[in-house]
Amino acid sequence: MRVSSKAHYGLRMMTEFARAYGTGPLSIAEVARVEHLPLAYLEQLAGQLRRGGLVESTRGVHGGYTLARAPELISVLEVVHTVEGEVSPVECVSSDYVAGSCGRDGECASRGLWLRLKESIDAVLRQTTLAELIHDQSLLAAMAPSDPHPEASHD
Amino acid sequence: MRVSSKAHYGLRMMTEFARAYGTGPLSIAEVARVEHLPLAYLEQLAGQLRRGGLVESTRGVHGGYTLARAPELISVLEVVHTVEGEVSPVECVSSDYVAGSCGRDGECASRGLWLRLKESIDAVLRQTTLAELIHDQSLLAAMAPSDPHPEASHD
DNA sequence: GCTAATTCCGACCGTCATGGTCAGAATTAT
DNA sequence: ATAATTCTGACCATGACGGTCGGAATTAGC
Repeated sequence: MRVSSKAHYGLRMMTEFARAYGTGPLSIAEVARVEHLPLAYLEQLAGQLRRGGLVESTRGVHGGYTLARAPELISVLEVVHTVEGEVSPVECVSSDYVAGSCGRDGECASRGLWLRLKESIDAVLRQTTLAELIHDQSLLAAMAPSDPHPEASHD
Repeated sequence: MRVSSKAHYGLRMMTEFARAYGTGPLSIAEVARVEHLPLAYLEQLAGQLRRGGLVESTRGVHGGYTLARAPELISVLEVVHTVEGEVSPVECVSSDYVAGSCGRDGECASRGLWLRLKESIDAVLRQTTLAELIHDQSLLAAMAPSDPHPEASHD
């Protein structure tokens, strides 16, 4: 139940592109530098993002990548989707699930749970845009971290 | 972003234990039979569940496992936790995260997002108990599948 | 006490996704 | 021409995952 580094990296890269939005293309060399991520790997991810229609590329000397849309119009869900594929806790709740292939259809006690979980995850990712991400960052400094984990009380 | 089969299997096994709650111990051989899961693998999981305090075991001929608490008092979150460890989309939001080890502290744009995500996931899993799981199953038959996600006509 | 049914335990293993590298081709500004 | 880039495909090492195996310990029933 974790987000792959791939998705994480992809999001970080997109965040950089979002910051540079408006000011010409940003090269992945630059992204690699400021985010401390392996350049060769970012190249791969950038390819996926481009093919997914989230960024546009400019080749050659002053080339790089640009968001295909304004940061307000790109959700984290889209980013995760394009680099990691659909978010789905178990196969039977993914959209390409072939009905009946589970064999436990109908007698499955937990499918409802997984559907709820998927919906919940998608909701969080869908309602967060790149714009909010780079904006929240400014807020972070202002906000004092008060109640990070009220956990460890129930289980 | 998926639940491991391990967690899935663990939950299915716990569901069986929940069904058998009240009527003596249930052997994993039985669980393996009705859930069509590999017995040897279930043994491992059962061990984890026992060490995690979720079930109690009886050895010997009419042995097996029993829930340590009533099904209403065991959340899915607990089950997932004990077999899969903490649910955490990225390391920096897990409870054993050492502050500062990320190096991007303070300048990280997405930590807030991951915290929200983790909270959201935990909430769904925490508020679902084994009792609800086996109860919902009875509802499934009664309820006509009308609106719940017109995905693939589902199962 | 023997036997069969079980839990228990540790070791082992093949496969697969992941995270990452590399070499080189194509493109373009200077 | 050269240097900075994107682009592409191949390659690779590691680890987690899902699973097996052999055998020891325990206990009910005969």
